[in-house]
Amino acid sequence: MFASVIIDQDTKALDKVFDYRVPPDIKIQKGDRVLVSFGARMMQGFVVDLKENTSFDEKKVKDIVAKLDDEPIIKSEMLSLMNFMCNKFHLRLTSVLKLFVPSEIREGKVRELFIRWATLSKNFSPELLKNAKVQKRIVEALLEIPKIKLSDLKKQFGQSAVNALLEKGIVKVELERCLRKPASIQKEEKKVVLNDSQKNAVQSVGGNGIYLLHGVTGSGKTEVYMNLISRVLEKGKNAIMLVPEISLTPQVMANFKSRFGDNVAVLHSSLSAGERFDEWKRLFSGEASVAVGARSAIFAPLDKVGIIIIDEQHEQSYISESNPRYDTFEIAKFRAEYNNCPLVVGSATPSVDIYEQAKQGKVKLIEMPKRANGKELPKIQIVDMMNELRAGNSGIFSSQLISDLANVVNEKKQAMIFINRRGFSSFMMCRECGYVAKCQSCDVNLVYHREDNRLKCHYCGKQYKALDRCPNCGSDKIKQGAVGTERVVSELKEIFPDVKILRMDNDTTSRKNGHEKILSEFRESKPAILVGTQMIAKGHDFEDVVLVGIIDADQSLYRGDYRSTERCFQLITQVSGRAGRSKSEGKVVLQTYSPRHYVYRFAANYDYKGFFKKEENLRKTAVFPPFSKIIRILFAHPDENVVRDELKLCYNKLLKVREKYFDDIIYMDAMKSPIKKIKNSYRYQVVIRLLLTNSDEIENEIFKCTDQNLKSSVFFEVNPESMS
DNA sequence: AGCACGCCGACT
DNA sequence: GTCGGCGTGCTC
Repeated sequence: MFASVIIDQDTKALDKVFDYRVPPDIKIQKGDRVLVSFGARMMQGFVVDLKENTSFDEKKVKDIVAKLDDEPIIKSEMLSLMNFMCNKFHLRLTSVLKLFVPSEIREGKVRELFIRWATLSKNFSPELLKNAKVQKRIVEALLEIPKIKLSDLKKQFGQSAVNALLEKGIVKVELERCLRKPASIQKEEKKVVLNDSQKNAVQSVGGNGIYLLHGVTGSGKTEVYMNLISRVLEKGKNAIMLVPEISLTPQVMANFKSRFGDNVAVLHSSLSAGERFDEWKRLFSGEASVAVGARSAIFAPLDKVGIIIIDEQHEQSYISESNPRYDTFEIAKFRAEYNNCPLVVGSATPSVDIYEQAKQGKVKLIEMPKRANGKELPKIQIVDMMNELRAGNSGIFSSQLISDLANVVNEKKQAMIFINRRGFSSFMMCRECGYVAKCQSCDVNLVYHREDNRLKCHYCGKQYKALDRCPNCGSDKIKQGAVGTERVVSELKEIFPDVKILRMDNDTTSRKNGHEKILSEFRESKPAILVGTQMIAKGHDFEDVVLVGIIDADQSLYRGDYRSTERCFQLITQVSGRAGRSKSEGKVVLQTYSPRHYVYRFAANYDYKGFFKKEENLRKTAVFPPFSKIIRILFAHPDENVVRDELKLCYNKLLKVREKYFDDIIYMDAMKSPIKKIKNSYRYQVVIRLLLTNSDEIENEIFKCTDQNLKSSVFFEVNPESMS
């Protein structure tokens, strides 16, 4: 018997299986973690296949040295999923492996934690302790409390006396397995009676298939999820629930903990190694049956999966942008099909892509159009910043926003100011007429690159010189770059010197529990204004927030990306959802330099369908996804000449593919990546846009052009979230 | 990733 | 003449 083993070392050169002989005295199953002799060293590997014959020279095949666990670490579903992922996302087996087996287990550094309890053994004779005063006191203590932690005993009475008792056999040690439980906020379980649309949603999910739960913010989707999961648990099956970033959504976690108790295991990036190890083990062994977590929780080692739920489906964080690049949704689809169970994705603002699939009937659509508490969604007022300029106000805040803020302060309520500052690149725009530079052949906005002071199109690579004068109206008031949270805070402090103003962004939350500190301070202060980036847009319920200000909404709109309008719509809807969560009516002030852009019209009316229709049309006309496929191949290497040469090599091969599929490939070009150097590696890329006909076949041919011995690291992406 | 093999420069 | 530089290639 031979075993195909992958070596646990993530390198291009080791991305293949190595055959080993299975010695007769070791029982090996697929998925086992094994020790093998590899070259001159001992290595850890994983058995991915068992077979009678090997194609390798049998004289050179070595034996497996040892099996490292009692049972296979990688379950058979996961083995198939590994293969699926390698093909689908063009990844190495060795990189994918890391996702399935947490490093805590692969590296064996973390062990199960045991509490050592000291107890009295039954047949001890107290007269042995005549002269040992300390030992006597220990025995007395144990007579009173029969189980004391060994470490406490040693701390209290000293190590030598305790050890003496252990040696004499008077005191014994009992081991109890102890789990490191991730902390979460406590919450009482409140009984919630589902309203009609929630009931309808729960009932609509049945059998297998993909369901899109489109429900406005506050429509009570979490309750629906919990009911679906309960139903699955009753049948003795398990559930996976994904949320975008768990540290930003402590409420969801608290809800699940109070509803399902220890049945829930959490998996996310800010767990300690010990916590992650224990939570993973609990899922692996079946002690916990609900996995809740960020995208990596899709790899939860659960069998008998009865439902998979992805909350906030549109969130970018479901797409991994580094190391093994993958799309969580595709993996969820695979697992749902494998387990023959439903996959439910929910959002108030579904991605254009998934809504299109729903429209085509590939995904079943469930609508929840009303808020659960019956409250209206907050009114969104669009403020034309161009008018403000003409009226002589060139500041950050419109007069409308200032006066609304003043009202909030007077009424001792709270407000949130949302500012959309991200990325290195930004667009260029005329402050007089609102003109934004666009690419002539792609119909996307150009991105400003500071290093060479040029405007570039991220889709075709065409370059333009940076604007110093508006080509439309001749003004020299060209605006570029973003307003930072810091500046917003300092200006607010000048206007409202006595009001508590808090800032929340990457800089202020980097410390552990950084979010929680700021949020609880905000919760306690009234009146108060919270200024923040994307972070404040998520999940927190603040009853007294009656006003939300969106500064410079355009920032997300002109990012040189076909998805930027979609993101802008999502952002506005999500941020607006923060206002008026309870008693008071909420209001949103949305500041923009492009008030007539369709995205604001639809967003202000919460008209998702209208927005979708418009966007769908535009993408169809411009042939962008979901009506085409964009492939980006990124090459990176510390030596710029190496990347350039290797890119050239691949590009020449790609030219032949384009010739072959001339009608299907709309566009193809090679260029420097917008961020041309990261961590001392130079980055070049090829961007290809193709029609959907034969696209899988073409994708594979394209991949083959890059699948050769190259020094550069190559990343292959389909419809990338960002081009940087 | 490691480690060996291998082919060119400066040293006892 | 040899010691050692790290480029290339292999590990079942």
